Amino acid sequence: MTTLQRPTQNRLLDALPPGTLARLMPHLEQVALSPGEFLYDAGDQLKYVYFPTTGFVSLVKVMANGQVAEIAVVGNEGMLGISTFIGDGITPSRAVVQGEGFGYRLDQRILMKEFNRDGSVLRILLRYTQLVIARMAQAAACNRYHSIEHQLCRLLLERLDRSPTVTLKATQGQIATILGARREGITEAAARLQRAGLIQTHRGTITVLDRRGLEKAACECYKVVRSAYKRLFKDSPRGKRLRVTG
Amino acid sequence: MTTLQRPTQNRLLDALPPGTLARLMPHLEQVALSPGEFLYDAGDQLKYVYFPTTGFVSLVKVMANGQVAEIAVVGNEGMLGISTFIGDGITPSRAVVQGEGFGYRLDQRILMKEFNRDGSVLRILLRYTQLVIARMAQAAACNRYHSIEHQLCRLLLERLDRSPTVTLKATQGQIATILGARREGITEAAARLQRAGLIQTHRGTITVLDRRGLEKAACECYKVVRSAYKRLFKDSPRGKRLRVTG
DNA sequence: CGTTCTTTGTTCGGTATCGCACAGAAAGCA
DNA sequence: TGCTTTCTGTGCGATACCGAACAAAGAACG
Repeated sequence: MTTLQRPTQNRLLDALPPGTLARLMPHLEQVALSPGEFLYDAGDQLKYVYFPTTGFVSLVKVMANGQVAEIAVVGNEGMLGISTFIGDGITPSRAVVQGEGFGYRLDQRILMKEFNRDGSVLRILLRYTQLVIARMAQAAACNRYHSIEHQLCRLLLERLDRSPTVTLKATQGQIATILGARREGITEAAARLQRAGLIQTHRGTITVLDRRGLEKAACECYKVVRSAYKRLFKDSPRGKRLRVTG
Repeated sequence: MTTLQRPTQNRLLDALPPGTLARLMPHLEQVALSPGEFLYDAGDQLKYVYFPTTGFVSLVKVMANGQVAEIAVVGNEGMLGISTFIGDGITPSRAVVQGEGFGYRLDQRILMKEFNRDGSVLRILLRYTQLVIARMAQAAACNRYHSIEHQLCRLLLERLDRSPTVTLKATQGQIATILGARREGITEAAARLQRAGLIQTHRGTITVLDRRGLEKAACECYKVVRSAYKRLFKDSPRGKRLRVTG
């Protein structure tokens, strides 16, 4: 266990009231996040919740035949393990690390103590949950309407926002799996983006050259979700209590 | 305002502790749900939450160009207006009545008083929220992988579960809009299901003849979500407190 | 009753994506 | 170094779905 100085580098943790964060700190363990690692899988009873700092994690729905669909990406703006406080602690999805780095993990019992102690933690975590819901709703519509190329742009931007560098590590096959598409489809879409000068690809890495251009080439879903996240963190500077009632 | 006898015919209300329900009852107003009506639209500040009894309502995500994608269906097993307690009370989706009938509406301030009063209402409503999340995650994957015919079967079953009769009222065009597909695609899929003896269609009505057959023809998404709902109501008989911590 | 509108059925060409097969390039390893 | 594995690029036929156009049947309404 590592005792930490503020700030934690996780924006959700940093948004908690100072007293709460001080009580949680001794219990935050820094853990390495390695690409491909499952923080938890569908059906697991959660023991820990995770707050990424430099790494990021993909939340995916797993179908009966093993196919997956990404329903959210979580970086240092969020947490993993919502089911802990919103339900029975059994997660309906899989959390698979996408971006290498670090995060904090916290025993769910410690979190629940704070959750039940007063309303501030509850309000902040629920408010965050609303964002995850918004992201998932957007994913549903995006999967319905948008082309693979549009979705690839969105996916790259979402990862770029959560990555410390402009070079993302992922093979085209991995991206294809996440998007529920063919590997060849990703190859072709990536080639088009590269020809347009937006990205530079090379065996397992994608470097974003033109962020603005990518944003223009992406579907609306990226901006819609992004602005919702911005709103949350604008409305909730550190320690401010979030309004829940209307 | 109508004062009501128990049971309310809404399973979520009925799952509340007796004392809570008794306090809410004087504030529950019965309202008619007319197909096509918006209970609220994306961006609205919610004044009321709704508990359908005989009608049912579709929750849809609205894209910038007006296209919609269904992200959940809510009947007498659920409620509308989750944003009230989970976020800022501003809804990110549209609630449009699909099945004619009735429901209760409740001033959100009354609900929030109970929500903040003790943990039971909070726990039940959050547990329900977990289901909605599960439904949306499934919708995202379903939109990605499953054919229109599979999805049509799922859609019909979801509505059948929330309908008092086996005859559903919806034109093929309306269903196409909800599924984000072409009207012709629905016509063809419905014709195949009719030829297979599963349904009987006729100008704005679809009668389900063979529920078992429809279930076999539907994608897994129907059963996955359905069993999650069953679990919720099995685990939470009236008045029993839901466990939140692990 | 006839007119109009809605809903459904059908056709046809176009396109995005799929599934498969295979070749070449880059990296890993002995 | 040579062998093997992984990753990427490309081609090709099949398919599901789209978009538009149009006909016909059923309901609504004067």
